[in-house]
Amino acid sequence: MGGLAKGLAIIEAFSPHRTRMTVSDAASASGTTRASARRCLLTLTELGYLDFDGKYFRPQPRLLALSSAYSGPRSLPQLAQPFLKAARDELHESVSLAVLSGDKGLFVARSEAERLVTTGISLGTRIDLYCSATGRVLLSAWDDERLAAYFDRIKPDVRTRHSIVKKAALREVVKNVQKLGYATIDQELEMGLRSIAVPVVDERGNVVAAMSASTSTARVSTVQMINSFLLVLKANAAGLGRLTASLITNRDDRVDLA
Amino acid sequence: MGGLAKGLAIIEAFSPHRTRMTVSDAASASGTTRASARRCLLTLTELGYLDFDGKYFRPQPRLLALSSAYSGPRSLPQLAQPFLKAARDELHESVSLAVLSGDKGLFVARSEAERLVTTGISLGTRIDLYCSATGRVLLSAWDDERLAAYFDRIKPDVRTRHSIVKKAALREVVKNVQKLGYATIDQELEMGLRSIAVPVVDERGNVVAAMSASTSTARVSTVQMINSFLLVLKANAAGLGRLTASLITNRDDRVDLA
DNA sequence: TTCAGTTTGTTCGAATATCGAACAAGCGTT
DNA sequence: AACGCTTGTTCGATATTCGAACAAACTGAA
Repeated sequence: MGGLAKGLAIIEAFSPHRTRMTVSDAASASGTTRASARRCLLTLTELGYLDFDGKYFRPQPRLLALSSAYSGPRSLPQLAQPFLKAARDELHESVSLAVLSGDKGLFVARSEAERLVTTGISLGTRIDLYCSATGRVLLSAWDDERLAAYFDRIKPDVRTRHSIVKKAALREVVKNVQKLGYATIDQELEMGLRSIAVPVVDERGNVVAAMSASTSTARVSTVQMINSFLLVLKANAAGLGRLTASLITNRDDRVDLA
Repeated sequence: MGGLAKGLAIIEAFSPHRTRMTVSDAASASGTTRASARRCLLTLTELGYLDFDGKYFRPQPRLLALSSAYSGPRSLPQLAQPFLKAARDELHESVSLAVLSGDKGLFVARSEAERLVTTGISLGTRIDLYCSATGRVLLSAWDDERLAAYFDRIKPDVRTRHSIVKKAALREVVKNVQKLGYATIDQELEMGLRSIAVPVVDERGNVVAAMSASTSTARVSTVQMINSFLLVLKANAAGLGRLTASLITNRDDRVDLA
C-alpha cells in the first residue's frame, strides 16, 4: 500500500524543527511527487492530523493518538522510567533509552536533567545508528555479516566537524564498543554535546536497548564522563535488563483487555 | 486517499488495552473489510510500525516517531507542563490537559499524581466529549447550533451505571457547565473515578483546552473536589491561558528552523 | 475423534483511485 | 513589466484497491 507509506513518511518528515511544510516541502522531504504529497496532506488534514492555512500544513495534536497505540502498561518505556530517573538523579544529566528501529536508534523514554516532568518531547526521535552513542551500542550487538551489510547500505552524513564518516573508521569504533562494553560520542552529532551509552541486556543475553547519558562539553570531559557516568549507567541498565523478561512473556498472549 | 485513512484508523485502534490484533480484529475495529485491513497491516509491518508473529500484529516503538512530529518547542504541551505540575504538587492528584480533536477530547499533557516523571502514557488518548469532565468543558464553549448538530451525531455509550446517556440530560449538563464555568464527572467514565475540569481561555476569550484533576472516589467527595480543587485549577488554567498568545503568533510564521 | 458450522485468512477479476506529465499560478529578480 | 523559476493544480493512462468467492482453521457437539 503505497499511499499509506507515503502518508506516514510525510508525517515523520515533520519534527520539532520543521513544524510546517508546503506541498513541495513535503514532496522533497518524503521523496515523492508533489501530486502524491498533496493528496496525502489533504487527506491528513481532513482527518484532523494536520492543519492547513492555505499555504502551510502544520501538525495537530491528534498525531499523539497514533503513538498512544504503543506504550502499553508493561511496555519498555514504562519499565525503564524508574531506572532512568534513578540514573538522572545521581548524574544530574538527561538519561535516555533507545531501541533499534530499522537502521536507526529510536528514543522511547527519557528522564530530563533539569525539569522534573517530561512532556514526551523528543520521544520518538530517530537517529542514525552510526552517529549516536546509543546507536553504536546497538550496532555492537550485531554480528559481522549484519554489520557489513549495514555499512554497505549507509552513507554517513557530516553533522559536525568532529563527525566520523569514513566507514573503516566507524567499523573500528564499533569494534571498540564491542570490546569495551560502552560507547561515547564527542560532539559528532551536535557541537557541545557529549554522550555515553551502555547496552541493556536481557537475561538471554540479547541487547534490547541502549541507555545513555548526555552532557555538555562545558560541564564534563570525556574522561570524567567515563569515570563518573559509566558505573551508574551500567547499574541501572542491568536493573532494567532483569525486568525485560516480562516483556517477552508478554508476547505469548495471556492477559488481554483489562 | 482511502488507504492512508484506513491505515491510520487501524493504528488508532490499538491502545494500551488492545496491544495485539488479528486481521479480523483490525477490520472490525477500523470499520473496513478484512482484505483492506490485511493490506494495511502488512504495509505497516513492512515499514516497521507493527510486528507480526503469524497471527497477531503488535505495535512497535516506531509509532512514537509519528507523534514526535507534533510537540514543537513552543507547543501547548510544553507550555502547559509547568502549570500542570504546579497544580499537581498542590492537589497531589493527576492533572491533565485536553484539547478538542474532532468529536473527542484529546489528552495532550499530564502530570501524574505519584510518580515524578511521566512516560507519555495515556497521552494521545481520545475520549468522547460527552462523558468526560474535560470534554464537557470543551463542549460548553460551543454555540447552540454546533451543540445541536453534535448531539444529533452522537449516540452515547453506557460506560458505567452512573453514565448519563440521555441526550436531553447531557444538554442540560452542558448548559450547567456554561453557567458554572467548570464540569465534574462522577464515575460516569469508570467506576471510582471522579474528575473536575475548567476551561483554558486565551486572551481573545477562546477556549483552547481544558484542564482537569482526577481523583478516586475513596479519597475525595464531589463537594470536597469542588471546594479544594477548583481554585487551584482555575488559577493554573488562567496562567496557561495567558501564555497561549505565543501559540497564535506562532501561526504567522516568523521563526522557523533553528 | 469426527464432523458440521462458523469464523478467519487469502486470492483474483472488475472498478476505482493513483501516478506523472502537462498546465496554470505565484514569486522574486533583472 | 517581463522573464525565469518554483510551486500548486488538473487530467487521462495505468496500477492499485475493492468485494466477492474460495480455502483454511478453529469451535463445539455428538
